[in-house]
Parts: sequence; structure tokens; C-alpha cells
Amino acid sequence: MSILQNASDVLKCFGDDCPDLTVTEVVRRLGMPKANASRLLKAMRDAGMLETIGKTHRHRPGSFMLDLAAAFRRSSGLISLAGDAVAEVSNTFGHTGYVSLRDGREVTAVADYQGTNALRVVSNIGRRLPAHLSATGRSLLARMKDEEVATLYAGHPAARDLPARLAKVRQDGYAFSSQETTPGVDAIAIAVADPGTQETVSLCIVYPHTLVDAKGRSQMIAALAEGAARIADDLGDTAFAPPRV
Amino acid sequence: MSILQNASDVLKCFGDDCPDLTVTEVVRRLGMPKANASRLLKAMRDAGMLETIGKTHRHRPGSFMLDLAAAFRRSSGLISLAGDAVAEVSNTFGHTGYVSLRDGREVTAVADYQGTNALRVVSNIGRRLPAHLSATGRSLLARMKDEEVATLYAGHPAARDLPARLAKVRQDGYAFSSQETTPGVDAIAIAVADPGTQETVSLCIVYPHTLVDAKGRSQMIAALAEGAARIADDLGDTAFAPPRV
DNA sequence: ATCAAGAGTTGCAAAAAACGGAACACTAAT
DNA sequence: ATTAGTGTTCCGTTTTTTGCAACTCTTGAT
Repeated sequence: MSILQNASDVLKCFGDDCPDLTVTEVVRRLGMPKANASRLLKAMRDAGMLETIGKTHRHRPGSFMLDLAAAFRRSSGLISLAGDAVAEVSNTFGHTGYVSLRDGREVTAVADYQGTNALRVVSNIGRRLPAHLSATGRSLLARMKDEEVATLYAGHPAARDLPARLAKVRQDGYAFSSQETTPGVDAIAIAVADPGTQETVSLCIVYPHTLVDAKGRSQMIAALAEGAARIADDLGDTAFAPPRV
Repeated sequence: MSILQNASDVLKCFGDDCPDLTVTEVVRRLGMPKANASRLLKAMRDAGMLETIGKTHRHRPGSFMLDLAAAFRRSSGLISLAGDAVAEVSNTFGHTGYVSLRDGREVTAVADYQGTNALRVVSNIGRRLPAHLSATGRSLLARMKDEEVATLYAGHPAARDLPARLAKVRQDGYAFSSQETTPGVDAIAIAVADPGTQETVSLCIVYPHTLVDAKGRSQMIAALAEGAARIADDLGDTAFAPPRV
């Protein structure tokens, strides 16, 4: 087992709600010998991948890791385009918007745009959500073939309902969730792909359920769809299907 | 030389305006044998630290690296508080705001808040700036002892002017720059520290030069100072000195 | 003051890597 | 067909990494 894999595993610990790590925490989470964990963290510190918080034994990602997220966004033209489109919709309607991508059965936000309304959904970037339980996730799953989804969710309790839900997303041209992940919060999501790089991202708007009626929702779907359609057109995403009006 | 150090060096390449890397680019930048670079990138791919873009040979940071930036922010109470304060000022005045920290002679933004004005400075998160050439950087340097600054800038051309400039920042209680890094853009920055963790961050507002007169500037300084003072008070940052009114 | 428990660090020999060099594919352009 | 540019694979050698156990340091209870 390469030390890179171990270092990677340590970094991944930060992914799930874990703001900092100690030697023993690493031992518990990854089940490696204590001596090993100690030396691993030291090596990662020396390399700048980790830094200690103050003078304690708690570790967090090194500060240069901050730049990586930015580099990731820059590396993908699709993400930039999607970000611009979402920002526009977010500013028009005052609600918070996201750009997300799927990683296995989870989705992560790669960019967020805070709404301007007094009552708005506070963005929670970096939080991973189950793909099948969010509008964003379903919009992305709906872009996969049914067989691929079946393989991905083999043995998963959600495997039964999923095909029908995704079929609806494909038919509507957008994914919708009402108070599903968070009480009082609705979400609209539309996915676009870049045939050149095989990437797929989801454009998503989240808003307080009580603040938007059916008409407002249609307007936002239309605005989001327009942005997505422009991107699909630019990149040649022929599989993109705009919502029916 | 540990492979972690090499991996770290590869990741750091993404820091400076480099959105993706190939084997030969790594060879050129880090001067390592080609065979080595090839195996290093492969190992990093296997560990998930890198991923290829589409089916090309270009590499970018692995998608889970996105979570690290979020974890970093979560790990620091100071950054969260500073973010809230900057967001408030940003929303009030409509100008873009940042929270930044210093790393050697450079500063990086860890969080950004897009302004809402039609004419606003577009945030450029992840871009590293020379500390001595930005308001943000000088606000942070001003919190260091003069000897520390002298050590940090030993042999640097800026070492001569810096003490005087920092003295002014300390006296004013805020740092200011007018069209320094970017033509047409002014910036106001105030630094706060957490005595518990020894961290120091800078709260910064950037705005189009032509849009704000002396009065508006005073208002923003006051608003930023109020947010900073609240944080300093909460955390017991006794060295914090609010601007004179 | 003493002891015990928990956390973190350090020798040691065995095992598993990473290393540099050179040869080998593959592609694109001349 | 040739050349230049890129990326991968195969050697033996050198260097890390690993797991174990012993060791330090702090904390808190007796």
C-alpha cells in the first residue's frame, strides 16, 4: 500500500464533517498502527499537506489546499460556464445557487452563489449529499443510462424507485425536490454535459418553500433552462433536453 | 526525498495560474526524471489526488480536494466569524469582500463574497498576491513585530519602505490601497487575530475606484471595523486597534 | 506524591516502495 | 518515411515504509 494512498485517506477524512484530526483519530478511522499514523502525519506536515492548529496536536489541511479548489474550477470550462449561468439566475431571483457534480452515489457543490434575499438558503459548500435524495443528484443521475444507474445502486434500497423518478426527471427536463433534504427548502436542478471532456454538472437553485409559488417556480425553471441550453449549445451537448414550457 | 513531498510539489503547481498538468510539464517545472514523473502522476491518480480531464493526458486535482477547502474553513472559528462579518458589509454596500490569510510573503483568499452592484470587482479566489503590494497583505503584516517583518523580507527590495507603510497601517487602524494591484480598484482591509490559535485573518472590501467618495469610504471602514471589533472582542484579541473616527 | 491511562514519538530489522537510466510504444507533423 | 515530442515499462540499486515494542509526556485520580 503506497503512502500516497494513506495520505489520501487521511485527507478524505476531512470530507465528512470532520474539521480536524489527531494521531489517535486517524488510528481509529483508518485502523493503522499508531506509530504509522504518527509518522504519516509528520510526513504530511513536512510536505505542507497538513498543518497543526495553533500549538495543539490537531491537524487540518494545509493552507495551499485552498488553491486546489480554485484550480479545479479553472480547469473545467464547463464549471465556469455553469457558474456564470447560475450566478445570473441567483442574482435575478435573489435565491442561492449551486454548481455540483456527482462522485459515485454522492454529489458535492463546487461553487456556490449566495442569494440576496433577506430570507434565503444558506449555502453549505463542501457538504456531500446522497445523489438519489437531492434534486441536484437526480438531475445528474438522469443523464446516465438506466443500466449504469442500476449498476451503481446494485443492492441499494433506493434501486427500486430510482428508475421511475429519473424517468420523470428526463421527461420534465428538470429535477425538483420539495423539503426533501432540508425542511422548508425546495430545489430546482438541471444538468448539462461537456461531450469533449465527458463531464456532467448540475445547475441548481435552492429557495425557501414558502417564498415561491407555482408561477415563480416556472420562471426560475425557465431561467435556469435558458442558461443550461446556452451551455449545451456552445459545447455541443446534443443529449440535453430543455424543459417543456 | 519523500514521495509525499513530490506529490505536494505537484499539487502546488496548481496554485499559480496552472489549471492542469501533463507528465512533461511536471518534468519541466520540478526537474525530475521523466520516468519518475510518469509514475508519480499514476500513483497520485490511483490515490485519487489527481484525475485526468476526459480521456486526455492532462491532470487536475481530484474532486475530493474540493472538500478540503471547506474543511479548512470549518476548522477555524476565526475564518467563519470573519466570513460572516465580511458578508454583512458586502451586502450592505454591494461591493465584493474577501477573507484572506498570509502564507510567507503571499496572501490567499479563503472565502469571497460577490458584491451585488452592477459595477463590482469580480472575485478571483485562489489567486496569490504579494503581501506587501496589497491592502490585505499589509493589514496582516502590520500585525507582526517589525523584527519579524524584517526577517521575512530580508534581502527583499520592499524591506526598506515596508516599516513606514506598516506603521501607518497600525496608526490608522486599517490598510488601504488605491489602484495598486488592479487599475481602477481600491481596497480596504482590517486584520483580526485569534489569540487561542495564533491565527490572523484579514477582512477586506474591494470596490471600483470611481464609485466611492471619501464619505462612502469612511462608512465602509467603520462597518468593517465594527465587524472586526466584535470578533476581536469575542476572541479576546487585545492587540486589535480599531480605526480612529 | 504516586500511579495509571491515554496520547505521541522513536530504534530496529524486514519488507516494500521509489529511484535513475535506457529501451520501448504511440502520435503528430514534416 | 523520418523526426520530434510525449508517455510508459523494464532493470538492479537505493531509499522509504512498515509493524512491533519500548519510551516520553501529559493528565487526572487515588
